[in-house]
Amino acid sequence: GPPWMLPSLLTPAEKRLLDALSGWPWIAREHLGALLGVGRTRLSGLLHRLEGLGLVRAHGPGGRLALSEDGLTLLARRDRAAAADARRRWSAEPFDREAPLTWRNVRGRRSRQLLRNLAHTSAVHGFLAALAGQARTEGWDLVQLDPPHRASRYFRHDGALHSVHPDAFGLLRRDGKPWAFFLEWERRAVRPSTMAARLAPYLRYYATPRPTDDHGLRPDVLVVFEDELAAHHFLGVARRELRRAGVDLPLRVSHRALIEREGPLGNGWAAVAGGAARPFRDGPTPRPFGDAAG
DNA sequence: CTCCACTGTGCGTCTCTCTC
DNA sequence: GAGAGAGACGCACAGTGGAG
Repeated sequence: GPPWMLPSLLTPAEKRLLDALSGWPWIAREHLGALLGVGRTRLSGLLHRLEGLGLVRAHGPGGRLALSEDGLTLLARRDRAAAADARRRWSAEPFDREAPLTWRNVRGRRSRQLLRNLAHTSAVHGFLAALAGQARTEGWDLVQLDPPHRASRYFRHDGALHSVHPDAFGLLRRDGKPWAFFLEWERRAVRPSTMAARLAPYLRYYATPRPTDDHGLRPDVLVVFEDELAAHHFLGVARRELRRAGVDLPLRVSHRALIEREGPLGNGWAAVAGGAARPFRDGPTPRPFGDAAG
Protein backbone atom coordinates (compact mmCIF):
# COMPACT_ATOMS: atom_id res chain seq x y z
CA GLY A 1 0.00 0.00 0.00
CA PRO A 2 1.02 3.65 -0.31
CA PRO A 3 3.09 5.09 2.54
CA TRP A 4 0.33 7.41 3.80
CA MET A 5 -1.78 4.33 4.53
CA LEU A 6 0.84 2.91 6.88
CA PRO A 7 -0.49 4.35 10.16
CA SER A 8 -3.86 2.72 9.61
CA LEU A 9 -2.25 -0.59 8.62
CA LEU A 10 -0.24 -0.90 11.80
CA THR A 11 -1.57 -2.62 14.89
CA PRO A 12 -1.09 -1.16 18.37
CA ALA A 13 1.58 -3.76 19.15
CA GLU A 14 3.46 -2.84 15.99
CA LYS A 15 3.29 0.84 16.87
CA ARG A 16 4.57 0.08 20.35
CA LEU A 17 7.50 -1.76 18.82
CA LEU A 18 8.29 1.17 16.52
CA ASP A 19 8.19 3.55 19.48
CA ALA A 20 10.52 1.32 21.47
CA LEU A 21 12.96 1.16 18.57
CA SER A 22 12.88 4.93 18.14
CA GLY A 23 13.95 5.29 21.75
CA TRP A 24 16.52 2.51 21.87
CA PRO A 25 18.34 2.04 18.56
CA TRP A 26 20.67 -0.99 18.21
CA ILE A 27 18.69 -2.92 20.77
CA ALA A 28 19.11 -6.69 20.75
CA ARG A 29 16.03 -8.84 20.08
CA GLU A 30 16.17 -10.33 23.54
CA HIS A 31 16.16 -6.92 25.20
CA LEU A 32 13.41 -5.59 22.96
CA GLY A 33 11.21 -8.59 23.72
CA ALA A 34 11.69 -8.06 27.43
CA LEU A 35 10.93 -4.33 27.15
CA LEU A 36 7.70 -5.02 25.28
CA GLY A 37 6.79 -8.04 27.35
CA VAL A 38 6.39 -10.36 24.37
CA GLY A 39 7.87 -13.79 23.77
CA ARG A 40 10.25 -14.82 21.02
CA THR A 41 7.53 -16.12 18.74
CA ARG A 42 5.39 -13.04 19.00
CA LEU A 43 8.39 -10.77 18.57
CA SER A 44 9.45 -12.62 15.44
CA GLY A 45 5.99 -12.18 13.97
CA LEU A 46 5.93 -8.46 14.71
CA LEU A 47 9.44 -7.92 13.36
CA HIS A 48 8.77 -9.99 10.26
CA ARG A 49 5.82 -7.80 9.36
CA LEU A 50 7.57 -4.51 10.13
CA GLU A 51 10.68 -5.54 8.22
CA GLY A 52 8.43 -6.54 5.35
CA LEU A 53 6.89 -3.06 5.39
CA GLY A 54 10.40 -1.62 5.28
CA LEU A 55 10.07 0.17 8.62
CA VAL A 56 12.60 -1.84 10.63
CA ARG A 57 15.97 -3.32 9.79
CA ALA A 58 18.30 -5.73 11.55
CA HIS A 59 21.97 -4.77 11.28
CA GLY A 60 25.20 -6.66 11.59
CA PRO A 61 25.91 -10.18 12.72
CA GLY A 62 24.18 -9.60 16.05
CA GLY A 63 20.99 -8.54 14.30
CA ARG A 64 20.84 -5.24 16.18
CA LEU A 65 17.50 -3.61 15.48
CA ALA A 66 16.80 -0.07 14.38
CA LEU A 67 14.17 1.88 12.51
CA SER A 68 14.78 2.22 8.79
CA GLU A 69 14.74 5.68 7.24
CA ASP A 70 11.13 5.05 6.24
CA GLY A 71 10.38 4.12 9.85
CA LEU A 72 12.03 7.31 11.10
CA THR A 73 10.07 9.34 8.57
CA LEU A 74 6.80 7.75 9.62
CA LEU A 75 7.31 8.59 13.31
CA ALA A 76 8.58 12.09 12.54
CA ARG A 77 5.45 12.84 10.50
CA ARG A 78 3.29 11.49 13.30
CA ASP A 79 5.05 13.77 15.79
CA ARG A 80 4.87 16.76 13.43
CA ALA A 81 8.67 16.88 13.49
CA ALA A 82 11.10 17.47 10.65
CA ALA A 83 11.66 14.12 8.98
CA ALA A 84 14.97 15.14 7.41
CA ASP A 85 16.33 16.14 10.82
CA ALA A 86 15.25 12.83 12.27
CA ARG A 87 17.03 10.92 9.52
CA ARG A 88 20.19 12.97 9.86
CA ARG A 89 20.24 12.27 13.57
CA TRP A 90 18.94 8.74 13.85
CA SER A 91 19.51 6.95 10.55
CA ALA A 92 21.01 3.52 11.09
CA GLU A 93 21.64 3.01 7.39
CA PRO A 94 25.26 2.30 6.42
CA PHE A 95 27.13 4.45 3.95
CA ASP A 96 28.36 1.24 2.37
CA ARG A 97 26.03 -1.76 2.40
CA GLU A 98 28.85 -4.15 1.60
CA ALA A 99 31.10 -2.97 4.41
CA PRO A 100 30.73 -4.38 7.94
CA LEU A 101 28.62 -2.65 10.56
CA THR A 102 30.88 -0.21 12.36
CA TRP A 103 30.12 3.18 13.79
CA ARG A 104 32.04 4.90 11.00
CA ASN A 105 29.69 3.28 8.50
CA VAL A 106 26.48 4.69 10.00
CA ARG A 107 24.74 7.79 8.69
CA GLY A 108 22.89 9.21 11.68
CA ARG A 109 24.96 11.22 14.14
CA ARG A 110 23.26 10.02 17.27
CA SER A 111 22.90 6.44 16.15
CA ARG A 112 26.58 6.47 15.20
CA GLN A 113 27.47 7.63 18.68
CA LEU A 114 25.32 4.93 20.25
CA LEU A 115 26.91 2.22 18.11
CA ARG A 116 30.35 3.50 18.95
CA ASN A 117 29.60 3.01 22.63
CA LEU A 118 27.73 -0.20 22.07
CA ALA A 119 28.92 -1.71 25.34
CA HIS A 120 27.36 1.17 27.26
CA THR A 121 24.25 1.21 25.06
CA SER A 122 23.73 -2.52 25.59
CA ALA A 123 24.31 -2.23 29.32
CA VAL A 124 21.50 0.32 29.58
CA HIS A 125 19.23 -1.82 27.40
CA GLY A 126 19.98 -4.83 29.56
CA PHE A 127 19.18 -2.91 32.73
CA LEU A 128 15.86 -1.71 31.35
CA ALA A 129 14.95 -5.11 29.92
CA ALA A 130 15.58 -6.69 33.31
CA LEU A 131 13.63 -3.89 34.97
CA ALA A 132 10.66 -4.41 32.67
CA GLY A 133 10.65 -8.15 33.29
CA GLN A 134 10.97 -7.80 37.03
CA ALA A 135 8.30 -5.11 37.11
CA ARG A 136 5.82 -7.43 35.42
CA THR A 137 6.44 -10.35 37.75
CA GLU A 138 6.22 -8.14 40.85
CA GLY A 139 3.08 -6.31 39.87
CA TRP A 140 4.58 -2.97 38.90
CA ASP A 141 3.14 -1.07 35.98
CA LEU A 142 5.85 0.39 33.77
CA VAL A 143 4.16 3.69 32.96
CA GLN A 144 6.96 5.54 31.21
CA LEU A 145 10.44 4.79 29.95
CA ASP A 146 12.41 7.61 28.37
CA PRO A 147 15.67 7.34 26.42
CA PRO A 148 18.42 9.91 27.00
CA HIS A 149 17.15 12.50 24.56
CA ARG A 150 13.79 12.58 26.32
CA ALA A 151 15.22 12.15 29.81
CA SER A 152 17.34 15.34 29.74
CA ARG A 153 16.19 18.08 32.06
CA TYR A 154 17.19 21.74 31.72
CA PHE A 155 16.77 24.04 34.69
CA ARG A 156 17.95 27.26 36.26
CA HIS A 157 20.09 27.30 39.35
CA ASP A 158 21.77 30.44 40.72
CA GLY A 159 20.76 32.23 37.55
CA ALA A 160 22.63 29.87 35.23
CA LEU A 161 21.21 27.28 32.90
CA HIS A 162 22.13 23.74 33.88
CA SER A 163 21.06 20.30 32.79
CA VAL A 164 21.13 16.62 33.65
CA HIS A 165 21.55 13.99 30.95
CA PRO A 166 20.59 10.64 32.37
CA ASP A 167 20.90 7.40 30.42
CA ALA A 168 17.21 6.80 31.06
CA PHE A 169 14.19 7.99 33.01
CA GLY A 170 11.45 5.67 34.15
CA LEU A 171 8.15 5.87 35.99
CA LEU A 172 6.54 2.83 37.58
CA ARG A 173 3.36 2.41 39.56
CA ARG A 174 2.01 -0.27 41.86
CA ASP A 175 -1.17 -0.14 43.88
CA GLY A 176 -1.51 3.49 42.87
CA LYS A 177 1.89 4.39 44.29
CA PRO A 178 4.40 5.82 41.83
CA TRP A 179 8.14 5.38 41.81
CA ALA A 180 10.46 7.13 39.37
CA PHE A 181 14.17 7.03 38.64
CA PHE A 182 17.00 8.49 36.64
CA LEU A 183 19.59 5.96 35.52
CA GLU A 184 23.30 6.68 35.19
CA TRP A 185 25.36 3.74 33.95
CA GLU A 186 29.01 4.54 34.66
CA ARG A 187 31.61 2.71 32.65
CA ARG A 188 34.86 4.30 33.53
CA ALA A 189 36.58 3.83 36.81
CA VAL A 190 36.67 7.48 37.64
CA ARG A 191 38.67 9.52 40.07
CA PRO A 192 37.03 11.20 43.06
CA SER A 193 37.03 14.59 41.36
CA THR A 194 35.39 13.11 38.26
CA MET A 195 32.86 11.30 40.40
CA ALA A 196 32.02 14.54 42.16
CA ALA A 197 31.66 16.27 38.80
CA ARG A 198 29.21 13.61 37.60
CA LEU A 199 27.16 14.14 40.74
CA ALA A 200 27.16 17.94 40.63
CA PRO A 201 24.40 18.40 38.02
CA TYR A 202 22.08 16.20 40.08
CA LEU A 203 22.91 18.07 43.28
CA ARG A 204 21.96 21.30 41.53
CA TYR A 205 18.80 19.78 40.05
CA TYR A 206 17.65 18.48 43.42
CA ALA A 207 18.48 21.80 45.06
CA THR A 208 15.64 23.29 43.00
CA PRO A 209 11.95 22.43 43.19
CA ARG A 210 12.15 21.14 39.64
CA PRO A 211 12.27 17.37 40.30
CA THR A 212 8.88 17.53 41.98
CA ASP A 213 7.55 20.08 39.48
CA ASP A 214 8.63 17.93 36.55
CA HIS A 215 7.46 14.57 37.79
CA GLY A 216 5.12 15.06 40.73
CA LEU A 217 7.60 13.22 42.92
CA ARG A 218 11.33 13.09 43.52
CA PRO A 219 12.82 10.38 41.30
CA ASP A 220 15.59 8.23 42.71
CA VAL A 221 18.96 8.72 41.07
CA LEU A 222 20.34 5.27 40.28
CA VAL A 223 24.05 5.01 39.57
CA VAL A 224 25.41 1.66 38.40
CA PHE A 225 29.11 0.95 38.01
CA GLU A 226 30.74 -1.81 36.04
CA ASP A 227 32.86 -2.90 38.98
CA GLU A 228 32.23 -3.11 42.68
CA LEU A 229 35.29 -1.18 43.79
CA ALA A 230 34.32 1.91 41.82
CA ALA A 231 30.82 1.72 43.30
CA HIS A 232 32.26 1.70 46.82
CA HIS A 233 34.51 4.64 46.08
CA PHE A 234 31.58 6.51 44.60
CA LEU A 235 29.57 5.93 47.76
CA GLY A 236 32.25 7.67 49.79
CA VAL A 237 32.45 10.58 47.38
CA ALA A 238 28.68 10.89 47.26
CA ARG A 239 28.39 10.92 51.05
CA ARG A 240 30.86 13.81 51.26
CA GLU A 241 29.30 15.75 48.40
CA LEU A 242 25.75 15.40 49.71
CA ARG A 243 26.81 16.58 53.14
CA ARG A 244 28.79 19.47 51.68
CA ALA A 245 25.97 20.60 49.40
CA GLY A 246 23.31 20.02 52.04
CA VAL A 247 21.02 18.64 49.37
CA ASP A 248 18.60 15.80 49.96
CA LEU A 249 19.43 13.69 46.92
CA PRO A 250 17.68 10.28 46.77
CA LEU A 251 20.74 8.48 45.51
CA ARG A 252 21.16 4.72 45.11
CA VAL A 253 24.34 3.02 44.02
CA SER A 254 25.05 -0.45 42.71
CA HIS A 255 27.26 -2.38 40.32
CA ARG A 256 26.73 -4.74 37.42
CA ALA A 257 27.19 -8.08 39.16
CA LEU A 258 24.81 -7.12 41.94
CA ILE A 259 22.18 -5.87 39.51
CA GLU A 260 22.48 -9.06 37.45
CA ARG A 261 21.96 -11.15 40.57
CA GLU A 262 19.27 -9.16 42.36
CA GLY A 263 17.58 -7.42 39.45
CA PRO A 264 17.00 -3.67 39.17
CA LEU A 265 14.06 -3.82 41.57
CA GLY A 266 15.92 -6.06 43.97
CA ASN A 267 18.01 -5.66 47.04
CA GLY A 268 21.25 -4.71 45.39
CA TRP A 269 21.31 -0.99 46.07
CA ALA A 270 23.19 1.05 48.59
CA ALA A 271 21.45 4.21 49.65
CA VAL A 272 23.12 7.41 50.70
CA ALA A 273 20.64 8.63 53.24
CA GLY A 274 21.18 11.29 55.83
CA GLY A 275 24.79 11.52 54.78
CA ALA A 276 25.50 7.95 55.92
CA ALA A 277 26.35 5.52 53.17
CA ARG A 278 25.05 2.02 53.73
CA PRO A 279 27.43 -0.61 52.40
CA PHE A 280 26.25 -3.32 50.08
CA ARG A 281 24.88 -6.46 51.70
CA ASP A 282 25.50 -5.21 55.19
CA GLY A 283 23.01 -7.48 56.80
CA PRO A 284 19.44 -7.67 55.62
CA THR A 285 18.70 -4.34 54.01
CA PRO A 286 15.09 -3.48 53.33
CA ARG A 287 13.92 -3.78 49.76
CA PRO A 288 14.80 -0.37 48.40
CA PHE A 289 11.95 -0.04 45.94
CA GLY A 290 9.22 -1.74 47.80
CA ASP A 291 6.73 -0.46 50.27
CA ALA A 292 9.17 -0.93 53.14
CA ALA A 293 12.12 1.22 52.30
CA GLY A 294 11.04 4.42 50.69
C1' DC B 1 64.35 2.36 28.92
C1' DT B 2 59.64 0.69 27.26
C1' DC B 3 54.97 -0.27 28.03
C1' DC B 4 50.63 0.61 29.83
C1' DA B 5 46.92 2.79 32.29
C1' DC B 6 45.22 6.92 33.79
C1' DT B 7 44.36 11.96 33.54
C1' DG B 8 43.58 16.61 31.76
C1' DT B 9 42.58 19.33 27.67
C1' DG B 10 40.48 20.51 23.37
C1' DC B 11 36.96 19.83 20.21
C1' DG B 12 32.51 18.53 18.30
C1' DT B 13 27.71 17.77 19.22
C1' DC B 14 23.37 18.28 21.46
C1' DT B 15 19.55 20.98 23.47
C1' DC B 16 18.02 24.66 25.84
C1' DT B 17 17.05 29.92 26.19
C1' DC B 18 17.30 34.44 24.46
C1' DT B 19 17.27 37.79 20.82
C1' DC B 20 16.26 39.62 16.42
C1' DG C 1 12.44 30.78 12.06
C1' DA C 2 17.43 31.59 12.44
C1' DG C 3 21.49 32.43 14.99
C1' DA C 4 24.27 32.98 19.17
C1' DG C 5 25.60 31.58 23.72
C1' DA C 6 25.78 28.34 27.57
C1' DG C 7 26.10 23.91 29.91
C1' DA C 8 26.89 18.99 29.56
C1' DC C 9 28.69 14.89 27.44
C1' DG C 10 32.15 11.92 25.31
C1' DC C 11 35.84 11.14 22.18
C1' DA C 12 40.76 11.82 20.55
C1' DC C 13 45.00 13.14 21.86
C1' DA C 14 49.06 13.97 24.43
C1' DG C 15 51.32 14.10 28.87
C1' DT C 16 52.42 11.69 33.26
C1' DG C 17 53.83 8.23 36.39
C1' DG C 18 54.31 3.46 37.93
C1' DA C 19 55.68 -1.39 36.80
C1' DG C 20 58.80 -4.46 34.69
